[in-house]
Amino acid sequence: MAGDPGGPPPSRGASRDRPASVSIRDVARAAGVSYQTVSRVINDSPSVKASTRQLVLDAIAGLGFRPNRAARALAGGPVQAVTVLTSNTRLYGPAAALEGIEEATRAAGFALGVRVVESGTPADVKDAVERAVDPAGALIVIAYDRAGLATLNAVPPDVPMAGIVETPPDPAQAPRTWVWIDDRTAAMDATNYLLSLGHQTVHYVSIPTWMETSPRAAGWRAALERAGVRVPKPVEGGWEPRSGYRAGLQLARDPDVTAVLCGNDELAIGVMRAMAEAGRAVPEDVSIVGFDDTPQAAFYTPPLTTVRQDFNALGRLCFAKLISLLGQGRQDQEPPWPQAELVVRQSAGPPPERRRRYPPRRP
Amino acid sequence: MAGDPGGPPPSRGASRDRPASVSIRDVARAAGVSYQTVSRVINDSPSVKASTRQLVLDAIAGLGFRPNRAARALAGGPVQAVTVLTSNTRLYGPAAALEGIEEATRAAGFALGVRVVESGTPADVKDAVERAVDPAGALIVIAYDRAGLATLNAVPPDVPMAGIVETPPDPAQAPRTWVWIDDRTAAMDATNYLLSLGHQTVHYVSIPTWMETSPRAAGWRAALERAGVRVPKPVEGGWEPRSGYRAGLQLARDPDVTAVLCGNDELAIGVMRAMAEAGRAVPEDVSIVGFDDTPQAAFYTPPLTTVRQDFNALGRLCFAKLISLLGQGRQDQEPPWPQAELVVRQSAGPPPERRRRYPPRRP
DNA sequence: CTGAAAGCGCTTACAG
DNA sequence: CTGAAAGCGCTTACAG
Repeated sequence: MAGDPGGPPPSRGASRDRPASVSIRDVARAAGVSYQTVSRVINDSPSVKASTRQLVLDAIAGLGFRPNRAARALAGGPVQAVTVLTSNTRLYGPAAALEGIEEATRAAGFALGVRVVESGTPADVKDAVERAVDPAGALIVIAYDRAGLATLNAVPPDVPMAGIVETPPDPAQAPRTWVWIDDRTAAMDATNYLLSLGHQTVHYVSIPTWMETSPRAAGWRAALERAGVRVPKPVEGGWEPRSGYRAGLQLARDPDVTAVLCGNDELAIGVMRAMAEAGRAVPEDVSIVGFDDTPQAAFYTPPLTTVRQDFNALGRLCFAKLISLLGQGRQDQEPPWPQAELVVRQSAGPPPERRRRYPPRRP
Repeated sequence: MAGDPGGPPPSRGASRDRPASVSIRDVARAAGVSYQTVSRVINDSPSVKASTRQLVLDAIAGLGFRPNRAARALAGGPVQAVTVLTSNTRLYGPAAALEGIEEATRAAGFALGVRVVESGTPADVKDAVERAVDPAGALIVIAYDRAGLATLNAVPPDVPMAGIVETPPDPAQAPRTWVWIDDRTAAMDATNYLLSLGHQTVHYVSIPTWMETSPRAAGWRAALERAGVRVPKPVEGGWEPRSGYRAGLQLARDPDVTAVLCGNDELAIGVMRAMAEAGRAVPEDVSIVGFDDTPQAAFYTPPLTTVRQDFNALGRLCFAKLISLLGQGRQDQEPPWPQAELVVRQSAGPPPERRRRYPPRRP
């Protein structure tokens, strides 16, 4: 019995005619109840008799009913959609965070939207926020750069939102929900590690300069100061390998440079390439340490010593916090905060002058 | 005049009370027209007097009105949302395609949803499709693996959809809209390039084995056969560096291996690492060529010779095709198909026995 | 060119 | 525990 054998086929042309989907009224009819009862069942209302619920559930399964998201949203149902606002979806940090958010939203039955903020200009930010704000949805803003931060500040206070940030903004000015990875200690560890290898000091290639006050830069600086060692001027990097390459070319010209900490792994690979072209061997002549531990880092030649940051876990945490904010989850169900951690591999070793006394780590 | 000074503040608690947003009725009142006229203006109906339109536009700007997506969708407005179904968001291919789709949807004013298909099992595929299919939205499926392909086949025929595929399925069986990059010729070029360097044959590390019939594998095989050269058994790789590393370890054991074509750049970096550990220099002892040209590829040491594929452009093209399918765009406005192209860098050179006659490309 | 009507599929109070 | 009512913000015919 596949319906009326006459009549036109259920055409779905180029435009407005939508396939007639099954509604709660259809389910109600099939189950012999009112459609309000169907609504209660699909919303897990406790006030439905078990036998009635089963009747409805059977009808839902039999008819292949799926609630219409638009209708639920319009009628004022609970928030079940999140839009991620980010200036980039492909760099490791935002991409991994997005992946974690996707996993968490999927598990929670939330829809996931994505919108890229083209730039930090007021017009772009305003446009992105206006388009992403939906009375039926919540927001996650990934704010690792200027555009992201501007976006964060442009979200109206009444919109439920959680932010993924490099370092928490002044809580007094904006009582919002944030998550971040505190990599200050790990940056100190990385710097101390290089110092312990015998380097006179450690140079730093930064992610975009306005972030010089980031925990990782702060940790680097603190470690040098604590060691009573010269603090070189940070070299301006960026996010991509090309920026690292340029910075590396500059650093390679200075024979005093024997150890470089990079703001991320993309930068590190660019620096390594520049060193190779300058005839400076890694780690024999100069040691390189990265930040993030991308999936490729362990397979660089030499394998990259770096600071692991679990952005996927950070994304999942962020969504959990948003759920709590929405009143749909409990704080004690939130996953633990991810910790940054130094991963020692082979791109760092003793400086050249100490190699005479200590044999290199690998032949 | 900021509204009623008494009354409770516009609280937005944890649950259902939404901020009272401005509706077309508010706009209508402000403009002194009926709300249907407002609807016509926001839908670019030609049958509105210019002066009336301006009145409405002014009111919209003044009130900061934004149409409610859920309501538009529910009332049967045009499709203005796309959901991308993919088994992965972080590998280079899907991530770059997603980036291109995002750019295109943003330009077109479409909302973008993302849903990951956990696996190719019928249950996962069914769940993903059911959740993503929305009467008010269209679908893009990224089908570079089993899970993606299974998803493609599970989408009901009446749902508007376009697919990003490795190679087009039999058009007779499914008259759908597909886009792909034909990399067969580029794979032949890459193989011929290695052969021209003097290698006896070229080994191949595959992306997951069921894709052995992919254009890139076919191009590799065809080039070898055309050259009348031995066709070695492909080594099973995967998508990630680790798989390439394993394959590389195996290949490194065979002294006859002097040239390796890899199914993607992630694989290539793994192979290069394995060669380094085995004491086989690249490109002096063994030449490596990748596929994709990821942003890092140019900065590997040595810089990777690879086949460039513009997945971002492919994503934009896919959305353009979807728009045409929806009757909202014209075919002659679609961007050109991206072409795969061999990018020669430094990871490939003559085989060892020829180095005596030809000097290496770099000292 | 513009207005009044009906309805999209749901949810939340409100009654029983 | 379950049903009848009202309405979310829009759009599409249908009238003028």
